[in-house]
Amino acid sequence: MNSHLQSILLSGAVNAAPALVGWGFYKIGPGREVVGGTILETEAYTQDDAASHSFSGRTARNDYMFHEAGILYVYFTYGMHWCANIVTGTTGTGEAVLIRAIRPEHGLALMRSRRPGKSVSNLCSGPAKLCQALGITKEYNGESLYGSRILMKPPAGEVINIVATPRIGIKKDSHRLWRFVSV
DNA sequence: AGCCAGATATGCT
DNA sequence: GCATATCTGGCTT
Repeated sequence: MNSHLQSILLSGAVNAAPALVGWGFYKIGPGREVVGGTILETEAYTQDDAASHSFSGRTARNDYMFHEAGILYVYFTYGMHWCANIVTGTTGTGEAVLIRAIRPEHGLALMRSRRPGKSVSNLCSGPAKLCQALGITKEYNGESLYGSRILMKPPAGEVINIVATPRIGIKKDSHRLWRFVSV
């Protein structure tokens, strides 16, 4: 448990999404191998947001969105892609932050082997790409950020510039500037 | 820059 | 039963 991280997550998805840019996000594999890097892009989703999976209430698919802050909500979409969110806010509020991009820094060889033929700049530059590179699938749905399989590292202190833009790939509530990108 | 196929779990009718 | 999805990669223009 990391109380600094947890206080960010408890502040809600809209606050946590920009605050998470610059954090390190790593997966620790069964052989202790570490893959991941620095979060570059996030999006916020709340329950009163028509673009959110939690908008229409709790279902089997989005169940973990309604659990406690500090776990992953991993979902499958378009028949082949996994995407990972960090659950935020007070338990039961159905909020989460989608991790959209990271800078590949650790375990480059392993990530490239999972995404054959892709350049480093194309390894983790999308929510489904980074899940493929890190090997995140359904098994990580509900996974704690404070356990032995995920590691979150605070920003090292460098200045981080963030811009807010409309979210990608959604149709409803697209006016909200809830995508946060490191520039 | 734009169009489209891919492949399936999920949720609604 | 059926339309859709917090997307990506490859092909066309």
